[in-house]
Amino acid sequence: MKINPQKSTDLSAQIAQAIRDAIVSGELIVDERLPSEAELSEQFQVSRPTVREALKRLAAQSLIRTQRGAAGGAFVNRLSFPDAYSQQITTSTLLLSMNEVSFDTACEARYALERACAPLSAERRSADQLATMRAEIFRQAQPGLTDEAFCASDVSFHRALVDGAGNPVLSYQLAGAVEAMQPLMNMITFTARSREEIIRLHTKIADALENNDAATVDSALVDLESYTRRLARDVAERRRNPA
Amino acid sequence: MKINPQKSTDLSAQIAQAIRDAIVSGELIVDERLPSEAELSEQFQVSRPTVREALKRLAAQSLIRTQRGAAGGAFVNRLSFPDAYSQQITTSTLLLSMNEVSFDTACEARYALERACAPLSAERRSADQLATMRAEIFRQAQPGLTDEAFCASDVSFHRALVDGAGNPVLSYQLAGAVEAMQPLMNMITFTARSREEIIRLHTKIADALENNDAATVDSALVDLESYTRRLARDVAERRRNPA
DNA sequence: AGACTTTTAAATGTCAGACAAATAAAATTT
DNA sequence: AAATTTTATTTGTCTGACATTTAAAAGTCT
Repeated sequence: MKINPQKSTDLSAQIAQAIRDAIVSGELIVDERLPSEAELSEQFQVSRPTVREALKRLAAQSLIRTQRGAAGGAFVNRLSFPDAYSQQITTSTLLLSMNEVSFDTACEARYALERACAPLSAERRSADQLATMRAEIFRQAQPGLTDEAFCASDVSFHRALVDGAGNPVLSYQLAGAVEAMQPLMNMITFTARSREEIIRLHTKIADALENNDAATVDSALVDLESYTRRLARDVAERRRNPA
Repeated sequence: MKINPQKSTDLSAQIAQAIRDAIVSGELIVDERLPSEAELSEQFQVSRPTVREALKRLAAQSLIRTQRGAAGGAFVNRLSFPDAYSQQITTSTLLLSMNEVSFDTACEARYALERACAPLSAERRSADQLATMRAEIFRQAQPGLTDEAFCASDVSFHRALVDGAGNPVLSYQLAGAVEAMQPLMNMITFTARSREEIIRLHTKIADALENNDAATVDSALVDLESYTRRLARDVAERRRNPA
């Protein structure tokens, strides 16, 4: 881990990479304490501010946590699922917002992944998750709801569906796909009629999950995807040609 | 973006969050230049090292890039797909290695997601991607191959399958699921017979993709999943009870 | 006037040394 | 023995300086 030749890149980036490698390779294990900043600056032959910049880089990725005081220092952090979730969501959201990904492409990816969860969810969903989905459907039917709140509820509904699969790795992977769609969805104005149709499909999904009927869940998701894409197309059309 | 009250957390973390929010919300747009470090330290009323720590945090997430020199500074970075890929892979790998996720759980997630790509890939895969898969199958059949190299080739094969869907968002999401499995797979020792079976299924997948036969791809993936899980179970069994 | 070279200024990268604040362990007192 | 005080360690922050890179401005020559 100590090596650090005279490369052209930032020293802090090199040091961060060296420590990162040590963590990923298992040379440094969870909850192990790193040497103090003073010791690291000695080891790497750089100043303390440079070491600190390296440590902040690692902290930004939740790879370490720091603690002040006598027995303090930097410790290898156990990457928790919630941490991984939020990183995943931030990354996915930025990726979509900065790269001119078409609505269709994002939508296709999202529903393809979600359909992958459907059979597992139909088999394993808990009563609690089902109740969450029913509650979100109820909320979606409220008249005064803003489009943003409708979309947020939509996300919660689908999160519950995904979590129903009872596979945390799957939930983590899908967090990005589902949540990152929200900003794109927010750009769609939902008429009363379009909400009705979405709620109808959501209800169909919830009912099918209750009956452990994977095939019906799948077909409802297919319908929901094509309906969502149609809505987005109409909105785009109306913007180009506001007749 | 300027606000920054007297909270208890690190100043550099607060400043990083403020700038991050400005980027995510669109207040700062791609390629826009941030104020210089001196100006930022003025704005936030902190010292330059503190500002620098904040900027390094953002750089670690690929949210900004910095450039030295007269017209240099920190610029909002367009998060590229390759950047997002590698972050995704690092995060997923650490998540699996640090959280005692069972092989079955990870495997289930991976194949569920991969099966989601299969129909799209059967429809759209390019000749090039098919050729990549054939080449990897050929490599897997070489006698002298180490287990690590076999697994690496396995990853490349499945990456090509996923990329065949022609949906970059899907490829990005799957990158983590497929690559993060490799360290787990590396722990399995492949006998000649087990390699043969995997190669047989890979060939079946490639053939089916060539014929745009989604159903056969799906069934081969199901077989591959159950076979992989069986292998892992056997290895675990043999470790517990090395008869 | 135009092309080339030199200078300059602005910005990040790095360093050194200092003090503040938090915190656990050791030393002291009750 | 328990409570309190002291001490040492470590991160958090600041100040000020110098090095390095780089683009633009200024200057020079043909």
